Amino acid sequence: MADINYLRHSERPDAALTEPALREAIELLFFAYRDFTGEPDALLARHRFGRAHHRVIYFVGRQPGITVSELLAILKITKQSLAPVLKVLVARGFVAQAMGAKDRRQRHLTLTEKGQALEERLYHIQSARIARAYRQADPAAIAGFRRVMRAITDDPQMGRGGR
Amino acid sequence: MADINYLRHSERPDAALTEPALREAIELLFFAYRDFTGEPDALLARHRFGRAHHRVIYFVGRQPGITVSELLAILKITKQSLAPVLKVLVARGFVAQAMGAKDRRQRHLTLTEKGQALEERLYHIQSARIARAYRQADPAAIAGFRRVMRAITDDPQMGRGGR
DNA sequence: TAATTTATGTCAGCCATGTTGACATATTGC
DNA sequence: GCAATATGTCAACATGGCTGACATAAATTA
Repeated sequence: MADINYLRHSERPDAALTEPALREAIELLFFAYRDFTGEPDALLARHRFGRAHHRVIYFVGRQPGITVSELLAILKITKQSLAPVLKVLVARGFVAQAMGAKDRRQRHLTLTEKGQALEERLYHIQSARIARAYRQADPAAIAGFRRVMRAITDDPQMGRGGR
Repeated sequence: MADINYLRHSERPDAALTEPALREAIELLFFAYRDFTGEPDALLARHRFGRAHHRVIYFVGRQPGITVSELLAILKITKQSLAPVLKVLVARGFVAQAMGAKDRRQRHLTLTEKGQALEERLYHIQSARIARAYRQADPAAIAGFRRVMRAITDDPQMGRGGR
């Protein structure tokens, strides 16, 4: 049963690659993500927004002027999924659309002041949780966290931010 | 704007608590979780199961004999949300229910052989991703990852496994 | 014993978030 | 002029959550 995961990096057994250790990591991802998204969800609900709106607000805030297709690529969802979310954000004045100067087919998205204000509140909630965790860890632990998280991710450059 | 996050742990400025560093962490969580769940989703879809079924299979597999209310507490969802998911898992022979010996109101859940087989395949997919990441990291980095992930989580003992 | 609490199940209605497929429109580039 | 591109839209559907209300059986408590 899943013995393949007991394969060694070098020749000696590696405690980090045992089934219990790997199951622990699987659970850490589940619980950390669940709790990480729980708090913002409450604020979003007060605006009748969901996690999908949060993601749009976040990435438009990070990359003002991002096009619709760039946003779709980051989120890895279909345009039909994005459409109603974006529509309500524009209709309610959180996101603004501007026609491209060079390519007039494109819609460049930016946050309005109202959108920025909400983004900041959401960022504040989530960054407080991260900051609390980082304060409990030394620099080496933080570096390890970053390294492992990047390695778990398919494309470690993550969207366009390219951090 | 979110200046509170610039608060220091000691007296000197801490590079880990700057806005760029905290935004990086937020994005690491988003992308790592997205990619982590992407692969199992494809296998689950072939059974017409979703992520909710995966979670039930996972935690029943981890704690055979778990009761319905214990499962609800781990997942933090309502019984009305769990009901249809559990129903189809039982109906299609992945999960078995047994009346409690001591308390006959309780339903103790276990995986059938079929359920175990699916759980193993799902575990294999996810553990392979973790193992790949862990192999790229030294023991200190892995320890740092675990420490930060626990600190991000509300209840670091995570469910009943109590790792 | 009687009353209450607990564990579970179920029904109804609602909402958010995703999907595929098909088609429309405007614009760009060859 | 034509094909490709960027975006938008409609329809139908599936999943996975939620609240509220109510039902049943079993355990616990008064």
